[in-house]
Amino acid sequence: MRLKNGDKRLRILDAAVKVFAHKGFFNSKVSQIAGEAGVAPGTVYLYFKNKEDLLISIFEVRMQDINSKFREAVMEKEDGGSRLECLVSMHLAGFQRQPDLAACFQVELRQSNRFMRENVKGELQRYLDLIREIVEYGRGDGSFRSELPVRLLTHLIFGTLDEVVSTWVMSGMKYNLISLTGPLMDLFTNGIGKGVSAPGPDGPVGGRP
Amino acid sequence: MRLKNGDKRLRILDAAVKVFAHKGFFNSKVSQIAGEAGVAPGTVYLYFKNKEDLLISIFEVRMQDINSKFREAVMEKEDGGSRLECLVSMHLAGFQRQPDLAACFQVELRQSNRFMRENVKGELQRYLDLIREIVEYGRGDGSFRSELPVRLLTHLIFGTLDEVVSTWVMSGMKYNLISLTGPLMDLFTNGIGKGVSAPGPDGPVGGRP
Amino acid sequence: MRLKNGDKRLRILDAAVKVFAHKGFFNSKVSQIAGEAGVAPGTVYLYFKNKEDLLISIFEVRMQDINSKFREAVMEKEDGGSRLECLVSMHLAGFQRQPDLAACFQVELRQSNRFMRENVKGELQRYLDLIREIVEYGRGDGSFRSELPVRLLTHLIFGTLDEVVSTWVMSGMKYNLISLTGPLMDLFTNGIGKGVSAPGPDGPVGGRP
Amino acid sequence: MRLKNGDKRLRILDAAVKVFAHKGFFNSKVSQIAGEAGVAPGTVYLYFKNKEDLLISIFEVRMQDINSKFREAVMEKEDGGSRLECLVSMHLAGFQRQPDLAACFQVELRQSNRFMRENVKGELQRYLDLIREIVEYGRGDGSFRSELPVRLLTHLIFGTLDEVVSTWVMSGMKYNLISLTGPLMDLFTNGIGKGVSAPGPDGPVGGRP
DNA sequence: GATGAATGAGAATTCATTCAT
DNA sequence: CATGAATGAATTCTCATTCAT
Repeated sequence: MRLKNGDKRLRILDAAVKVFAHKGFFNSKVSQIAGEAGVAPGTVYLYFKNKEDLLISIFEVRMQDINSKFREAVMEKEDGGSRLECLVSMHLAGFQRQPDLAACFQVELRQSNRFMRENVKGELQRYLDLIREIVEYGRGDGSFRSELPVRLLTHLIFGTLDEVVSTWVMSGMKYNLISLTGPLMDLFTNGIGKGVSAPGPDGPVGGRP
Repeated sequence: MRLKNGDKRLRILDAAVKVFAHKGFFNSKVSQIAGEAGVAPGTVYLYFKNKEDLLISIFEVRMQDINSKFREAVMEKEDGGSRLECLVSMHLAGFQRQPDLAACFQVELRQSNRFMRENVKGELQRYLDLIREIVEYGRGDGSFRSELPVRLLTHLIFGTLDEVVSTWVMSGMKYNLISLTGPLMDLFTNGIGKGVSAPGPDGPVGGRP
Repeated sequence: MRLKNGDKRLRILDAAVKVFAHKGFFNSKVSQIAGEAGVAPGTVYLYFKNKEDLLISIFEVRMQDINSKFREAVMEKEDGGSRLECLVSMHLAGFQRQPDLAACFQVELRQSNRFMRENVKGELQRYLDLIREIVEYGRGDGSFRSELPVRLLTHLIFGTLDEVVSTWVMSGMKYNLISLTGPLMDLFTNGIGKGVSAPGPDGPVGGRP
Repeated sequence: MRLKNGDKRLRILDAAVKVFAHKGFFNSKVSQIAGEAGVAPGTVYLYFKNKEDLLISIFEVRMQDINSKFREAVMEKEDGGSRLECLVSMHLAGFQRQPDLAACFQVELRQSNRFMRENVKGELQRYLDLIREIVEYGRGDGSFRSELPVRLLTHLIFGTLDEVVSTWVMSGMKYNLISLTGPLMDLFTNGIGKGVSAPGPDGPVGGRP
């Protein structure tokens, strides 16, 4: 019984991901989502406060999952560099595997005033925290420069990933996102300046068609 | 006299920037914008096809201006590094000086399906082109590493700037955006790896409150 | 219970007949019709696509009824003359009994582009078919001249009835429409030429005030 | 100078006939008519009170012309039968020659509340008077039966012509309207009953394709 | 007279949400 | 818990008309 409810809640959530991704948040009708989930419109309101809550719940539920999985995987790595690479590749792979979710996260979610303004600190902050921890860890173990401005660096990493995924979504998801891991790591690690450090193993490759 | 039309169009555009920034796109009423501009509601439709066109026009008109000004300023610099720093500092300073415009660009504009989906390639692409040209120029003059993946790097730079400004906007614009120029340039230039290159002159400073 | 829907749909339809007749199609507000029917404005759109659909539905629903009833009554008559007279008298009596419906049919309906242009062939055509069948039947049983151009005659009969009812509506429905049956039948039967046939039983009487 | 004005007024009127016929009254924009006439929107209001006045003026101006021409032609005929035939053939030929005008008269004009309700007695009444005079003249000279109900007969004739033309307009004006003159005269003259009178010279022919 | 930019009143329609069953 | 028919608030956009030039 308890599962049945969870089941229905999840079915609605999955339906919403699909409909939001294909129609856009403001063009999606609640009745359409209900139909896709195989329930009556009114039933949606037994599980979610309103349409926006549905959108934000998608973020929270999926992000929670991402946070646990990513943290677990990241922590298994020994040094800062590997940890960062682990995060970058999981970030890119995760979205490549779930295009509807990517569309929701990168496009639709931004159309929610509540999300954009209140920023629903919770799970997103936990993700940023994970990045920050990786950076600090890497500083500690000597992988990264010690004088790095952590908060700013976090933005650089997250901002770049976010921008890269957004661009991929908006370009029609036509190219291989995962293959950008290596080049990105190179940039993160070595910067664009003419330092002496060697490029990453993948070499500097652009993944676009 | 000849300017009257342009004047009215601009007045409506300025009013829209203000209202959109304070109320959000979907909560802004066209009649409100008209009132703020000192014209009748119907007049808005003499100059703009609809409410969304108004939002997108804000982007196009202002972005056009930005593109010319930035390009001109950037081109005066000698080397790639200075050019990039010029762009970064103008980007941050520009938004810090016009908070309403920043809110429109970073938050409201993303709520337009047309903008997010069709991406209104024009002026935004020209901005990305400018970044790309800077990178290529820097590669040519020896400022930057020669094997850089240009397209990806463009995303890194733009994505980071965009994320940094978005975060500033959504945090309430409380801290000094311009002061992030130095640290960002350091990151861009040297990466996070333990290369031999020296940090930027500003030193690694976080600008948050 | 099962009738509730039909009931509500019919209540809206009846309300529309009344409001359209009194205010005219373009001056009637949907909310007014909803109020008259005792439902919310939005409810009208559960049953009808839009305001015009409401108008055309009036025609279709009522005309369907008319077509069945008239056909049944007509078919009970033996000869062509009686059948024609039956149709004429029912046509006139029907409108005299339902002045609001008459106003809708003769005046408001013509204000619908969709009705005037697409002519909603369905039920009107069935009415014209009935007239044509009567004429053909009368030709067969020797009531009418055998060389009659059927299609044209159909227009003469329908056109005359339509014009007579329209004139009655637009004059304020002040005189007795039914009493025109006899004179009309006389004209239809004998024409205006100086044939030898005797006038109808009612004699040649005009019913106007 | 006086002609110039008349010229401009007429140009607007002609433009309105064309636009109304092609777009329908309610879908025609005053600015469109102005454009078609080569004047500014405001100019229309120097010559006509409003959009509806434009439509009704079309009727009045053109009808005035029709009334004079028809009366003159009809009066040249000797007997009632010839007079009626003259009117019928001119009515059909007139509309066949000016399809845009036919569309205005038969379809658009009916969409004017003022026309349908107030019925703009003037010129239409003069047309009905002409028909009545023909009937009365025919009664006097022995062409028609003497006991005819004149008013009703007028409706029969006008109603039939009107319906015949309306049907032609709404069917796409594909067949020859003028060729219906003979058959119609036969019906008017001899009715549909099996009287002894001979059919008209044209014989009973339907003009449809 | 002519213009055409500006006006602003006005209503159809949508769809998230509710609640009686 | 589930339903889905009914609600009704709320806002864009149109376009006939005006009037300063």
